[in-house]
Amino acid sequence: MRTEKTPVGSGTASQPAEDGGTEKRIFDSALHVFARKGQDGARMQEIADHAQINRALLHYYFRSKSQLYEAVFEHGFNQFISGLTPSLKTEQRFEDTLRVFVHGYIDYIHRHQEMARLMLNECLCGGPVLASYLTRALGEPGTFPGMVMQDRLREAVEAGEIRPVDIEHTMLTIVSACLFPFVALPTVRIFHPEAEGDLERFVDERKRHIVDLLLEGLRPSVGERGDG
Amino acid sequence: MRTEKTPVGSGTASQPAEDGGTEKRIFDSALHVFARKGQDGARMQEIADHAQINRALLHYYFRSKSQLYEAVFEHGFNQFISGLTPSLKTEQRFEDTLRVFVHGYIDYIHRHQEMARLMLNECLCGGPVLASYLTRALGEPGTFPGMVMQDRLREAVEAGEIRPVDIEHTMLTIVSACLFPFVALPTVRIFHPEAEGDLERFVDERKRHIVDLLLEGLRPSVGERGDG
DNA sequence: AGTAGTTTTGACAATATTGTTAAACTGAAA
DNA sequence: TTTCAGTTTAACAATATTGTCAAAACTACT
Repeated sequence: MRTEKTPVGSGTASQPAEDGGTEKRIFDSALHVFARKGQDGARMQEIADHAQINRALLHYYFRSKSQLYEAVFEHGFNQFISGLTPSLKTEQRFEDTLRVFVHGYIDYIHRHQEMARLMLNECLCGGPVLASYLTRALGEPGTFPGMVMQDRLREAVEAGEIRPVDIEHTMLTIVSACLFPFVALPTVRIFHPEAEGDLERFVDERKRHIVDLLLEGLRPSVGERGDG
Repeated sequence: MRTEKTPVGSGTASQPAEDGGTEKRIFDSALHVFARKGQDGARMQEIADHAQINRALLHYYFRSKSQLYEAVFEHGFNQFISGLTPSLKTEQRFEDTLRVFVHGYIDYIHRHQEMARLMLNECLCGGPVLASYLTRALGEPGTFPGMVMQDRLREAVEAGEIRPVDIEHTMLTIVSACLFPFVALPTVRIFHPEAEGDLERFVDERKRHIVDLLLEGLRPSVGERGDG
């Protein structure tokens, strides 16, 4: 019988785990399709084809389309939170905090491009799922990477480490500069052909460029410096 | 009979034009829904409901879903090209060119948020439509705003007006900083509550912040200045 | 081999979605 | 009023999509 024994999308298949695990293959394929088409545009058949399995298995492991979507989204979201935040708190100088944030953020996005696109897709369609997760994460202080960075930015302004810029807008610019090029990669490639072959180098250049531009742009002008 | 007399999505309805024109209402509603759900996720019924008309009228005016999508996309794309490019060529100083570009770009996006989201959606799903239009526009020199700005950026580096930064990455950062906050508005509002009530002010702040940060970040350091 | 458990499959029902059609409607000109 | 072209509507057909089921296939263990 196909009752709710092991598989509920919870993440633990019992015996199988053959070539990569049926559940994982479903999960990855779902991410692939959801990231491109969104929750409504995605077709269960397309996900099944991409995973090279029978469509009924999607329902066997994840009940319904919406539960599959939620499972994929939740996993990626938590992974994002847990993967980036810790490293931010260890740095002392603002310059290092910024570098760690930009590098970590870009690394994550680079390694999880589809998850980033999925989140942006959520965003485009009003983002009820994203909004609820985001609100919850923001409720627990210190868990959300962006908030840690933003607080550090504020301290740096108060300490005179950087110019007295608008904190929120600066934070928004940092996130935009890191995130956008990757979610828009298909288009970016048209303008930026060298990203095609050697994405690794593009990533490194991107990190260096952003940190460099921001440090220059935020450097206190002579006369409004606070300390040393 | 419903042969291809007037309506083919070409943009000219004959007599009606009652409260806003049936065709225009379809067009606007299609943009609204396509921008959120994408071409595949959008439902004709949802578009018809939003326009408060019978679903069959969508087919009467635009034949099929794909032709409706293409019509919406093409209109917005051309509007974008023609609306921004001319003003870029009149400015002399780099600082002014940058300001005109950022202001014009943000103004356009602000006034056509849904079109911006539609384009990004195209981007997320591989962007075959966007890619073809973009390639065509890039083929005709001087028509595409981003290219004019990028050329001006290069000249400024060569003239020593700004630091010798990576042109493509800088251009990408400018576009990211202008575009991303608006396509991601639903999420941005969570972080940036003041954008809710007074979007106009947020827009102005955003313009000022970007131009300011870039001009500071690109200013030649003492000793590497070229002229005056 | 036999058994009990899970996994996988093909077929099915129910519903959703697109696109078409003929007929009803409208408003102005003959 | 009648006529005519364009517009709108409801109903229809064809297909697509989701979700379910029972049976088959597989696995580990006896």
